[in-house]
Amino acid sequence: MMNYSFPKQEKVISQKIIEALYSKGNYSVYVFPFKVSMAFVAEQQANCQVLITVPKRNFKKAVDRNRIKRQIREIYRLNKHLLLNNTALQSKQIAISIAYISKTNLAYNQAENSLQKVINLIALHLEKDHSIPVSPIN
RNA sequence: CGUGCAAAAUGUUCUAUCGCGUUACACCUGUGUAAUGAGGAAAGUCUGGGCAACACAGAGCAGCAUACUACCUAACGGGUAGGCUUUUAACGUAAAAAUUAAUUGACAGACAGUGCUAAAGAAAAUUAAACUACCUGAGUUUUUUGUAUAAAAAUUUAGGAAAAGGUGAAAAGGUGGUGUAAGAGACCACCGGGUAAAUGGUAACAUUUAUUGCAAGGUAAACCUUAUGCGUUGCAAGGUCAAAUAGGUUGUACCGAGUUUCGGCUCACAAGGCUGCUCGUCUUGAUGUACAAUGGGUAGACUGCAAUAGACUAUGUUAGUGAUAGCAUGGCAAGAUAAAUGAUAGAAUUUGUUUCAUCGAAAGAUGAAAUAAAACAGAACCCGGCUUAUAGUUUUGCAAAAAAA
RNA sequence: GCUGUUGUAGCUCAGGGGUAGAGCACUUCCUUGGUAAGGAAGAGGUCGAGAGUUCAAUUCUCUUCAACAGCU
Repeated sequence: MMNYSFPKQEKVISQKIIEALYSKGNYSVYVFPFKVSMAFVAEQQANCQVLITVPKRNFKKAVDRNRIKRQIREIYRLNKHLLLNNTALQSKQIAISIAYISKTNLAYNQAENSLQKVINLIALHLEKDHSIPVSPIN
C-alpha cells in the first residue's frame, strides 16, 4: 500500500536548514521548470523534508503563487514513493528545495514528468554517495 | 430590440479518488472517527477606534490634520438630510430669468499682512496708463479764394477723455439711453454687487424693503489668518519558558555642602528618562567598597489569538424624511505561521463562436451537435469606514444612431 | 504584518509653477598618412499612469502602478 500523505513533519520549517540549502555548494539539479537542490541534515523527525518556493518576482499575485505551490505539492505527494522506497535513504536525512523557475502558469502533466526525472536523479546521487564511506556533512 | 457609459445587487453547482489545517472524542500515542475550514473587496494601508507598551500622559512653541449648516455614530478625514454652487437636459422666452430632473464641489477667510502673476501688450494692481484712433487750444507749412479772415490737409506742441481698435487667462460692473467738444455711473432704466433692517428657518441661507453709483483682479491644492482636534510607537506591541557559546548580571547600603528632634528637609553638581525644542517634572548618585541574590539573554517554543462573545449579525416591528436608534425572536460561523482551506477526473448550469434543421419578407427566434470560457482576487491581532479591481446575470438612469409601426 | 524612499534623454543625475538641461554615449563635419584625444554642429523626452487646483503643472494635491530600503 502506497503512502500518499504529506504531513507537516515532511516540510522544511527551520530557517537554519533553509540557509544551509541555499548557501553551501550542495548537489543541485536543473530540469525545466524546476531548480532542485539538496542538503544533508541531522536530528529531524522525517527522513526527507521538502521546501517548495515560487518567486514573488515572477508571480505578483498571491493567488497564482498559492495555486502553483499547491499543484507542486500534489505532484510531489503522489510521486514521493519513488524516493522514499529507495534503500539508500534509510540511513540518512536530507532536505530538498523545489523552486519554480518558469514565468508562465504550470502545466500539470509536463511538470509531473520533470519532477519524476528529478527524483530519479536525486536517488541516483544518493546511491553513489552511499558507496563513499565519509559523508560530506559533519 | 440591441449597443455603450454610470450606479446598485449577485458573485456557478454536484459526484468520485487522493490529501491539508483546527477542534472534540477514542485508544494500540500516532493513528482512527466526527464536525468544521477564505471575501465583497480578505487587496491598497488612506483613515477612526479597541487592545498593548512607554511616566495611569503635564504646559508653551513648533508640527500635522480638518474646514457651508444641522444631525447620526464608540469615533472618524465616514454617513444622512438640507443650503449654496458647477454642468447638462426638459419646459419656457424675442433673448433671458424662474421651474423640474440628473449631476459637480478639498464649499472658512484674498478691505490682517507678505509673496507670485511668464511671453504678449501703451499700461498688470490701490485711486494704472496713452500705441493707433477721437476731441479742444496754440504754432508752422501747403492748398482753395482777388487779399485778410475763414475752411481743409499735414506736422509740432499744451491739454481732455478712457468710448472704439489691438494684446492677454485677466484691462477696474454689464446692456440700452440721456448727456458732451469728445467722452465717462457724470446722470437714468433694467440686471448684477455692497450695506442695513424686517420676515421665514434650529442653522447654513432665502425673500422683501430701504440705501449705496459701486475704488483696490486672480492665486490660500503659495506663505498665512481664524476655529477645532491630535502624546509616541505598533501584535515584528507586550508577556512566559528557555539549548549552545561568551562571559558575568541584578538588587540594597555608604560615598558633596548646610541644618536637624537623626525620621528627614534645603541647596549645589553630574548622569539618565519623559515628543522635535524650551519649561517643568521624575529617577539615580561616578569610580569604588560591603552585603545579598542567581540569574539575564540569542536560535527556538508557547502566549497575546479566536471566543457563550459583542460598538456582532439575520428577520420582524416601532420612532425618524433619512443615516440611525429602541424592542422581540433566531444565529455563533476560519485561525494558518516558509504560512492550511487543495489536486485530478467526470457531470450539470450559464455565456460566446461555428455548423445543421425548423419558422420568418428581413432583422431574428427556437432546437440539436461540436468547441471554448466562467471575473476580480487569498484571511494573518480585532472591528467601523473610504479607495481601487471585478466575467456573466438582474435592476435603474443617461447617450447616440438605425430599422419597423 | 508594519514603516518609509524613489520614478526626468540609451546610462548617471540636475531642475521645486512660465513649455527641460548637464556629463558620458550616439550622428555629421574639421583636425591626422590613419586611429584615439581635441574642436564645431546636430539628433534624441507622453518628465511612470490617471484625475484635480491654476490663465498655465515635470513642479502643488489626490488616486494608482512599478522599483527599492528598513523593522524579527
